[in-house]
Amino acid sequence: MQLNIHNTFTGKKERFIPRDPERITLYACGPTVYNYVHIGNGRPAVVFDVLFRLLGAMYPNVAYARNITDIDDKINAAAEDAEDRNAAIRKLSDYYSEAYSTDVAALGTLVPTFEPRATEHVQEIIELIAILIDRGHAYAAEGHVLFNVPSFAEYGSLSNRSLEDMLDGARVEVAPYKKDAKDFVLWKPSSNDIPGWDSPWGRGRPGWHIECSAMIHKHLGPSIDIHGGGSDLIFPHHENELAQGRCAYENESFANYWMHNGMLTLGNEKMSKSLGNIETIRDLLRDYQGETLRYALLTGKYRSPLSWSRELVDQARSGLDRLYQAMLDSNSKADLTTSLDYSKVKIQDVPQAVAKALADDLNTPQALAAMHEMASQINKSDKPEDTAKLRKDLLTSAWLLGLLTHSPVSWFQGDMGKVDEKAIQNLIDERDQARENKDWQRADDIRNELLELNIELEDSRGGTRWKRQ
RNA sequence: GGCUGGGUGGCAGAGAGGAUAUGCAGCGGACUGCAACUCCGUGUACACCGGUUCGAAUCCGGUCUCAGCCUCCA
Repeated sequence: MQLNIHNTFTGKKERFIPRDPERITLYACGPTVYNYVHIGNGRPAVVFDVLFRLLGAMYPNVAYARNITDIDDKINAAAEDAEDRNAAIRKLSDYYSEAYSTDVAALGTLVPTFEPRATEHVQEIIELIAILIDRGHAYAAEGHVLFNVPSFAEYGSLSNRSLEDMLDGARVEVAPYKKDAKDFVLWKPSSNDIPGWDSPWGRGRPGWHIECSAMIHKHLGPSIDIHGGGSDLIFPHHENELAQGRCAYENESFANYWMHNGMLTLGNEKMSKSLGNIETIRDLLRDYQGETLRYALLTGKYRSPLSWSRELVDQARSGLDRLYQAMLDSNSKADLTTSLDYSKVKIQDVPQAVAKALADDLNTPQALAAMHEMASQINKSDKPEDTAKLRKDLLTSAWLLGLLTHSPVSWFQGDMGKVDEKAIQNLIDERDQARENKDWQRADDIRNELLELNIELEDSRGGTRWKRQ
């Protein structure tokens, strides 16, 4: 199976050739933690999780790092009024960092190999800055350390912009200590009430981009296979990371493939914290299962913008229900197998249609289409051996997408909120009795009564089943 | 203004020179006591205008238009 991925660096879809097939290295940018994350933040988590799963099925060893940026002026600002500001900042970033992991886990993402945090890598950051200064790519000035952009001739190659272009309408702050307007901060001084670390340049904290370069180097190496993140990070974040990495470690490519997911839009506008048009994962989880949200995120190709709406999620729910329904209807042996039981699946054991779709730059909509095809076949199949094969195909496919992680019964009956299963079963029994007596009135009354409680009945061959609506 | 990437049926969304994408919703039918589930059938879809071609939604040119980045953002 040949994996092809779209590389932002070249602007082309390219054949993926690992640096070392024995150890694939993948890094994805996580959030800055000062708030609950919104579903837009969930997209890269899910997209690169699918990639992690796919690579895991193709190669023996995949090292995947997804960072948390917990040093940032926005975090500091969020704790502005606290009495002990330092403590408040720490508490805040710990809390939201934990919330992020929880929310993103609800979307069915596997735990990455590494989840590095900036605060735990300040030493590495300082070392990296020192190297950059040594090599003449950075300089200290007034308690700051700045990366000197003109010192790196290839600056702009990732985001495909020239230094001249950037000057037009440039909105960068031109501080007096900058040698060049485009120079960006690697280190800046901290007052005592906000987090700071001792360094050769005084007590301070790292700038925004340097933490990623340092954490990549520490956990994955001077060069990695794939670096991912949202398309809004291409410039300046990734451009700067690239510059830092390349300048610090000569003859290293830093990242061979850059992948960027498109933005979620809400009402024809990018979902973003600053615009305020967001839906937090936490809020959505009140109304939907995490897996439904995940399915919704996967209905579009990761590179394209995806217009988010409750309608989209409702459609996702219906589509996912269909897959579970096929699993439910075809389950004659009370089989409790879910996709989780196929976590060790190899790519050659995944149905071709799905493997090919995913290997083609993560074409998840096409993979989902192939899965629906399997569901249709399951529904039509009357040979037990065919059904068993198709069920397995569907579940192995689902593993790569991170779907069908529940048993069909628990999916439909759910554990969201309390229901009295016993009472439901009693009513079903009573209705069955009524039906036997051809007391259709009573039978329908019971069905309607349950419907009031959002319980839907299905009279299948194997008896009456109930589902939450 | 510069750089990206788009405009596909009621909705979401693949595909990419000649096939039915797929799902949701709708309609008709089968199944059912009636439903639900499932199955079968069903839609003059490819922004606009030119061009290339035997043939274009798919290639080329132009027009209009939308989004993203150029500032913190996934």
